[in-house]
Amino acid sequence: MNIASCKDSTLILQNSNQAQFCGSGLIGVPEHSSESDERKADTNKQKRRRSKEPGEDGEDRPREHPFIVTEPGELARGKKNGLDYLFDLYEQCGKFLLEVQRIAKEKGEKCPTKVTNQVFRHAKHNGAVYINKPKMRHYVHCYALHCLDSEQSNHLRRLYKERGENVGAWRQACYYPLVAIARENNWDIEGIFNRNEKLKIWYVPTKLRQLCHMERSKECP
Amino acid sequence: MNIASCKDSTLILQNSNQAQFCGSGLIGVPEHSSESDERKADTNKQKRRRSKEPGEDGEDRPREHPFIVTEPGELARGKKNGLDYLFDLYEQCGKFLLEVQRIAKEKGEKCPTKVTNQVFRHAKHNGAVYINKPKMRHYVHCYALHCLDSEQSNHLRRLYKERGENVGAWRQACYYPLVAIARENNWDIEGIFNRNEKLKIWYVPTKLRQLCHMERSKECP
DNA sequence: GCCACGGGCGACCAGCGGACGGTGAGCAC
DNA sequence: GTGCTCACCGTCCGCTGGTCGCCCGTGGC
Repeated sequence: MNIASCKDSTLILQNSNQAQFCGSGLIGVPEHSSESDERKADTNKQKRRRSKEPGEDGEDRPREHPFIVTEPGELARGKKNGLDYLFDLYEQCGKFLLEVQRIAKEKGEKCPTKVTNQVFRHAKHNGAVYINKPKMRHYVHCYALHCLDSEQSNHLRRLYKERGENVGAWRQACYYPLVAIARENNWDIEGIFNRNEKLKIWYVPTKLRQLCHMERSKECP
Repeated sequence: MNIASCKDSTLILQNSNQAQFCGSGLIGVPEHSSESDERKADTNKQKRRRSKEPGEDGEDRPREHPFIVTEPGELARGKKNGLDYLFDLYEQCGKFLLEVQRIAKEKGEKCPTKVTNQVFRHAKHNGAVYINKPKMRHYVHCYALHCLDSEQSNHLRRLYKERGENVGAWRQACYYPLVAIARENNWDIEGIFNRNEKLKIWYVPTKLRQLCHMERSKECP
């Protein structure tokens, strides 16, 4: 197995959809596959239909298994993915970004500092078909809590698992510890992200910024 | 006079088009004029015609006087603008950016680190109608040389003025000292910009990046 | 087998960074 | 007055960052 995450985590890949891509992992991007080539390949502007019609050459990949709230180290049972796996996807994106940066520097092109559309495209073209923008953006603040205060993050996971809450509820709950962290740091959520080595490659989610702003307005009116 | 630049430069404003806006300078942005308001005001999608037809309510502002190559401290004669004035426009943009950043932080919105479209819009709405994106982007590398090596920049201006060269030729000539500076800094043009307090708010021009890349490729093939 | 729940991610959108070249100002004669 | 040079900046364009909600996988019964 040469999927990037295997190098520095003991995660067992949970989603059956992922296993079939183990042969084309992050390490060793083929030299001929440049970003510009990738972009050109997309010029086929045919819009994807929302529902397949009979006779369609769809070839739709089945969607990933949904996440459930798991404790740290816990493997999800059934057709579900756990939160350790979710956080590992963020680490994988970080490695894809490093790849994109290396290629950009080599070619004298603009070098992204954040996980951009280009990075998601690069990930997809290099076998990480299970990574996509809406998903990653959706849980950024959960990953942020995990990076900034793993103790509190772990506690929240245990609590929500115990209570039998669904992922949506856990996701919502992740906002509030972050707002508290922002308060302790003079409400500079941008700075909090930028000072953390793993977080600084992620855009601050709009909703988190807004929550911080609202909370700050309340306490000094 | 309360145009921002007057605070820290002895520049005499040269373009007659500018004088009429001295009453509405950078300092003291009216509180009600938010960026979102500005954007909304543009919803009038009517496309501007290329040439005025008879009976048109055009109200076209006359274009700014063209730049000519001037020595440091020299005032342009006739209907022309000098290079000190050009560089002052960059400083004005920097101040407009500070304004936009202050407003964004106050409202808990995304805070730009570079001179973006939003900054140009803000400048225009606050009386600096003589600032526009194509112009500023066109001469960024000239300003870069001025910031990074004023001695060399001044020398080049004197030389090109003496030779009676036009602005276009001077502009082209500004690239090469910058490439030399990049070479001395391990070809990290992005880093050179980012480390300079005044330059770091400007995007590295594509052509400059490409020139550096080409030159680097030549010397280590 | 069937249904209700809930969340994955395709697809859309306003606006961005970036570029070009047609007007037309400007000066020389 | 005339002509012709050249650069200002309106306007366009391929994408970006950001988001929404349809569709369907999923587990319980």
